[in-house]
Amino acid sequence: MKYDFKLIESKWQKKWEEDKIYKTSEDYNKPKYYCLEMFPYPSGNLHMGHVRNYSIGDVVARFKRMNGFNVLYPMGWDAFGLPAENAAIKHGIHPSKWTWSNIDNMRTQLKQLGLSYDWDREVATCHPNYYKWTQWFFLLLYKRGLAYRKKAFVNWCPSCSTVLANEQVVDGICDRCKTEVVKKELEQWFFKITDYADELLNDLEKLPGWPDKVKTMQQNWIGRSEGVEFSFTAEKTGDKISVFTTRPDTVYGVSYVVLAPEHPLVETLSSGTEYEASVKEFKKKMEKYNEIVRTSTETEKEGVFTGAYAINPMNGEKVPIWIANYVLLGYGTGAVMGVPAHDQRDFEFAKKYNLPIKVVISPQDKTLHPDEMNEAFVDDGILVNSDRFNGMSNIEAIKAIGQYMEDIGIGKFEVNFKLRDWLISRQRYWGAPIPIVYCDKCGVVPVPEEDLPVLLPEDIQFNTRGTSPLQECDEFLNTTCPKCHGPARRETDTMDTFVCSSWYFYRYTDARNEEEPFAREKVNYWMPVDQYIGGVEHAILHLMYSRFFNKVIRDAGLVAVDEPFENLLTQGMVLRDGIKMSKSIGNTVSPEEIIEKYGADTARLFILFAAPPERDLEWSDQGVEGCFRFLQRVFRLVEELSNKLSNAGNFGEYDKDVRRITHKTIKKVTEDVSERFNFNTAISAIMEMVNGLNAHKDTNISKTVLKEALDNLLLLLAPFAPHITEELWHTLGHKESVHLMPWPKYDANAIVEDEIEIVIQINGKVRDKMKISVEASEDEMRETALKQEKLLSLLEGKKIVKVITVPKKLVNIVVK
RNA sequence: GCGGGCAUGGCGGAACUGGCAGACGCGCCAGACUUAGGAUCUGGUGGAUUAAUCCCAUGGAGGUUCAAAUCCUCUUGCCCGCACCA
Repeated sequence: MKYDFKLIESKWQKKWEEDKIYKTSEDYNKPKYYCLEMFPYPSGNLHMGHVRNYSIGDVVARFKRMNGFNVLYPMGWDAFGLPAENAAIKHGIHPSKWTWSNIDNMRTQLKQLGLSYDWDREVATCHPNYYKWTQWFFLLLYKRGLAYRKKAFVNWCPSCSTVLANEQVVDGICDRCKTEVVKKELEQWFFKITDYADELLNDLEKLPGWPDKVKTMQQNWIGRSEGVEFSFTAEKTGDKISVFTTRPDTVYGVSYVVLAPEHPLVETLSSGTEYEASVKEFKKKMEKYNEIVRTSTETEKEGVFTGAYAINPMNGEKVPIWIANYVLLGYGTGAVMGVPAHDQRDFEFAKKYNLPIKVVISPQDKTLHPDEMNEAFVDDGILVNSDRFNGMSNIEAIKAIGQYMEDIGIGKFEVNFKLRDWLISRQRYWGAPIPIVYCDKCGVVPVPEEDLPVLLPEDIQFNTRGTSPLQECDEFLNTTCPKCHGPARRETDTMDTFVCSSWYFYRYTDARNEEEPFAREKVNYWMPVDQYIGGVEHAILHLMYSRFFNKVIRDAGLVAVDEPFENLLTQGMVLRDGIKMSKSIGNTVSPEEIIEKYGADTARLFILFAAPPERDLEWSDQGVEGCFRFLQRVFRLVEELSNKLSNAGNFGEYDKDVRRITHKTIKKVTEDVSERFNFNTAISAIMEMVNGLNAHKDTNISKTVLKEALDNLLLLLAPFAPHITEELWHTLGHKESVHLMPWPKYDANAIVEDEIEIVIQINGKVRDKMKISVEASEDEMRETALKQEKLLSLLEGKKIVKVITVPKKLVNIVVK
């Protein structure tokens, strides 16, 4: 019989679905295992990146299942987002219709891959039964003081006349129309993620199962730095200019103060001075540059004098106040003290504008002269020109000066974070509406829980101006105030889709609950996610938002765990010709065509075999062929040998060899899958087994040994190629599904060899080999080695200095 | 600039704690079966050499060691992340 993958795959997919063999329920007597993949955006079609992600997860899920775990392995849809709206504007299809038909299409494709999801737990973030709870979580954060409204500068695309999400701005350019994005000040909703900055940072230590790379990225993003905040006083106006510094030890070396061009004091300070006009001009110039350009290290430092002066509270010195491009309003206080002698940025700035350079930290071995310096001195040293702190090491002085400032009440130790609060408002239609009502009498009023969900109206008009259709939808907009029942307006902004994806993994644990987002005993049974698998592109955004969410709802008593994802695997990209597969480049291979031509088992096998999961994978059409050939070989081998089974006797000459092959493979595959997730080497071990069995095809093997070999071959291959193994499993006469079988255990005795080959080296170079009993002592090894004829001639005339023996490995004879 | 990763045949990749470098697959070469082969099977395949040979081989240069792809120092190239963070 031919390997008819189409017939086999559709047959078993149907059967598995009918029998619901992947349905999961809480079983408190079994150890649980939660295997999760980052759910996809329903763009309409699966790509190879998806196939890779889900093939990896499916192997893990199946392997754990066979190893006796109660496995939760669900799938869903990150279904809100701008592409649906773009489709509506472009093609006149309603976002809802577009999204749901994409979901249907992709679900079919996923099912064709033979993935072992429990589809009864499927979620879609755009479903009212889901986003009802997204809104409920918004209210939870609101009640806990973690959701608030403030004015903020956001990304605005003038061409689309709409606000864009950060993730839609790539290098300062609108991803949609390639127009440069500008900043626009709008009143927005934020989540106070900064409240958890310290815990988000510290708890990274609780994640040994995460790649260091991802943890480092989060660490950098959170950007914690310790320092001192204190104020300069503006000489004329008396305004306090607050600055943050990590180097209070250099405070006596301040020769100017710099404000961000947008700093609120800039106007007051410069007004009435002869510099007023140039300050205005500079501010205008800065507005033109987006933040990416302005904050690039390559951009030259630029600034102007404001005309005002400030007093250094430590020494009463009067220093000029400047504004400059390199100071950002969003970080720290938006103002910095300039210490050119000991900060490279300040040094460059001071050189350019001829500002004084004052040395206050001296290296141990020499004296610094400002005129001779080519760069700032940023190493450790001893304080000079620093009043009472002279002679102190700068390390000590950081603490001492900070403490002194606190003592005399002019400053205090502060911790600054790069992390900013999470802006969640989106001026878009296709998202979860923010459940807030604005009442002229009562102000900002949250929608009561019992009124959730705030439904997205279906009957809406899209326009090409890019504004949200919710703003023009009267029946949505106009409502009554939940408090005073007077007329009120609804918030028309929807939530960032990252809000929806920050809690979906809890919902899987109790996906159809209508009373609450999830039942506590269920979420606490399944959480945390034991293995999370996805692309590294979410290293910060999704993975940090979800960690934040987890901590908030833990504090609210809804979940027990501190961290949602115990282990994280970031899979590599799928490349072709060395570059990422992408539609715009046109180097894609569609999963559909591969499944059509070779079947899902081949597609999965290739993608798992071609590279270890974390590494990038180079696509190879010939490699796919190779995997297809391998499966055909397996098919033929099992068919042939299963015919032979009935005639096989009770004793076979080659039983021992075949058993060794079988059990060695069980050991290798088990270790590679469970300990290292090295599916490529696990598959190669199975290939070796097939090669081994092929070589023994016509030899004399007993019935039991042959049966054992074939059964185990299929059990080991089952997580990788679920359809063909199921088919052949039944060919061998089994009645139950191979996927419900326990994972095989190896027999250590079967692996042991009586004699092994030992390498004999002279001065570390291989000169001969010998067969010797595994149990041979080191003495025996040495003696046997020295008796080898070939060795004797090579050793002639040489003096043996010493002999090194490594049991079961080698003998190394060191000669002179 | 800072941080991280990678570098092994013609290609994808093995070699887990230092112990036979190149498992497995692709490709290539030869043969078998075939009307045919881009099917299948068998054998071969890092380089040099006719060959035995043990000569050269894990980006490069040193070092440690009986022994290094693996450990240390320096260096080159590529990839990723962060980037005037005060």
